[in-house]
Amino acid sequence: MPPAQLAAPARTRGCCSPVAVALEAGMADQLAALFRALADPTRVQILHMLKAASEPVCVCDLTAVFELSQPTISHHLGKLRKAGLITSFRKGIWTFHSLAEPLPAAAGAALALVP
Amino acid sequence: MPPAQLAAPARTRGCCSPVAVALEAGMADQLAALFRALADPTRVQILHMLKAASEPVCVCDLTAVFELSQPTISHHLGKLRKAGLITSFRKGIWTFHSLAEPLPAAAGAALALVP
DNA sequence: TCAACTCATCGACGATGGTCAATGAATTGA
DNA sequence: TCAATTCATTGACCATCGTCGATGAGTTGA
Repeated sequence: MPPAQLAAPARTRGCCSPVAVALEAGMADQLAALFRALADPTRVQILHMLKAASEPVCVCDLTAVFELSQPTISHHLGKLRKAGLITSFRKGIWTFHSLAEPLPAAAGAALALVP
Repeated sequence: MPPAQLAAPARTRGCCSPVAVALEAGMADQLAALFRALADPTRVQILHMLKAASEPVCVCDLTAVFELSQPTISHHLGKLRKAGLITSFRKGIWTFHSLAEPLPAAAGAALALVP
């Protein structure tokens, strides 16, 4: 029998009482994917810079800031684009990136956490 | 010279103009670590359940819900604990988990995204 | 003391992710 | 047409992650 004191839930027959209602699997996957897109310091930095920039930023601006190879920057931008956080357009030689607009609701809230 | 039309930034000498001010590295790492803790569907589900629960939840309750082995659940709980999102205490045989309180500011905001 | 139970840790395995050098596609100016 | 530039893609490498079975630590009731 469970010693039902402290903050421990009162249980009639020890463990386990049916407690949990799971999220729909799709919802959990979707949220996890959003968080995974943000789960890298370089991508956090990129988003911070895009938030601060008044104009779209080109890849060369980013490669100038980070001590990372150009393919790596491109890789991170691809992940952010795939997650729906940024949009890109080409202008001659250059590719410019900016925050997606409008942002999906959850994405917008998550992005609010990036200074 | 850069064709400065459309939404493309006006550049005087092509690319690249100094644009970006990077976050302090520590800040970006910290945020990325928080997001990484949330970047798994199982952990999102666990947090959802802890938010919904009025009482601390024991591990056996979680192993009953997920089709995952007990060590795997324990592994995920360890990650959430290490990220400062949950706290755990032992009561006899059982270990109970609940959301950390108070939550670090960023963690609280991130958790608000989980239904 | 001992058997039963809950949970954490360990070791291993396959999958995923971050990184780079090399290459290719697209655009531009000459 | 051609050389130069920007950026994406490819292939490879190593680290990290999610998962499991096996084991160990701690608690309880007999």
